[in-house]
Amino acid sequence: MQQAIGDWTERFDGTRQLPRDLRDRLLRLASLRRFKAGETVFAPGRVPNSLLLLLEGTIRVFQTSDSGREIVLYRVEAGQSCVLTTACILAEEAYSAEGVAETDVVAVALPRSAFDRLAADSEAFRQFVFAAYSRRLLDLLRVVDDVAFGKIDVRLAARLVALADAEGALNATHQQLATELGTAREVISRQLTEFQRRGWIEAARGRILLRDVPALKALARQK
Amino acid sequence: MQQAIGDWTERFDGTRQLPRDLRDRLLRLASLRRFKAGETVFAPGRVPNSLLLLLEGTIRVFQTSDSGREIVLYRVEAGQSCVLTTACILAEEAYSAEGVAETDVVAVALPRSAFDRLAADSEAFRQFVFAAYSRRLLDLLRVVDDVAFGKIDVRLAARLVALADAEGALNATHQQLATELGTAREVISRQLTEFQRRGWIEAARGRILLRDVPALKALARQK
DNA sequence: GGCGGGGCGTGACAAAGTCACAGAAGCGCT
DNA sequence: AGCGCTTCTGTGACTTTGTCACGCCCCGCC
Repeated sequence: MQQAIGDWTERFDGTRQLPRDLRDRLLRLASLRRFKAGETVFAPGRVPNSLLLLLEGTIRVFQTSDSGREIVLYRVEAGQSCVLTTACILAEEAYSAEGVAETDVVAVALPRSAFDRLAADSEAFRQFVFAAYSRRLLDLLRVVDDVAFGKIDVRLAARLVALADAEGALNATHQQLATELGTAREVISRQLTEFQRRGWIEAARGRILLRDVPALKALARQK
Repeated sequence: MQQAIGDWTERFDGTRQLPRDLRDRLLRLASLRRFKAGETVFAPGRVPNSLLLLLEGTIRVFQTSDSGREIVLYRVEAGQSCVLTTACILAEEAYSAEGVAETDVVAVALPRSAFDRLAADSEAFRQFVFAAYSRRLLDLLRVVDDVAFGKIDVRLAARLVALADAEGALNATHQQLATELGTAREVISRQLTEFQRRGWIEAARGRILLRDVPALKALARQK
């Protein structure tokens, strides 16, 4: 982890196409930041005054309600930027979402001034930023749709498939899955019991094995 | 309605501060668009290739589920821009929300190329655009929060207060209110019956009178 | 006056969320 | 191994919300 990152401008659509001089400027202006898994990257009150560009790892962005329940809004993956924060930075408004590193994270922090300069100088960069915004907006629209109109068995099936690794396994407690979908643990427990009864999954403490991915996918496609 | 709009660049934070030459360029490049109340401004498949800046009226933006239920995401008011569309235009991605004119609407349409040029030339304009994004993101976060964690009596009370005019009256059917909150008509009917039993409102066909706004506001503040 | 359609009320039921509690599984410690 | 603690999971009873089916009422229109 200690090795140099090198020319990270190579890794983003929005920076790869920039002329050499802009890229060099970026390399000078941006600083490297690392977060350990579980660390909070941003939260209400803790405003990082810069745009984060993820090089490695993923950040889970979620919202917490007053009553303590949570819901995952989206994940920021390597090669993407964390625009939600940016939006609120640039608008100097309070936001209510929180981001934690889901794995160890390496990111580039681009200070606000540099961000603005780049936005002025490069159409490619503007494209990149707007595309990122667009993506998040669409993510949020999806969340609204799911929460407002989706059935939880369908949503849970989809999430299980999405979170599982190549072997069809995932480490997650019922509570964590409840947080993913913004529901209560008991609801997840009951659904998982039902899935297990049907032989679709095999549950262990904090771990779930998908036994019938096609069946889960079929359910997930519904509605 | 036929009179000239004049220098509309005066009306937006993002354009008011621009130098005279840029503003003149804007006035040349942008075109005036009008929509009648009820008309669809944008919808999946009908992508206006420009940024809309609202001069008069309001646009209701909502999402429709496959099953036909709807939910209002936010409203675009005069002086604001319709960035959700923009995001999707710029990213060239499909979006799933729809916008209809809630009143007669007068707007300025700024073509994509002009938008981009302006974004390059003016920091004030960039600020404006990002602030608009930020606002919508926050609106959507609010919707997610409400839908995922809010109780409908609270949400309905809040919406009644928000939609009522100065006299505490609003014209809306139960179905329309259901659409506001993304729920079913029967749910609204029952809640309204309860509100009426408590003497908080008075209901007529397609019309509701708020009799005890403080009580409604108190309920709305909860949670 | 009769007719038709949108708006509204209601009962019965299904799905989801809440509350309370109990048992099981891991984990550290001796 | 045994103990005690915490966390995770299962379950029953109940509330809230959403769904379905139906019937009535109001109002405009022929």
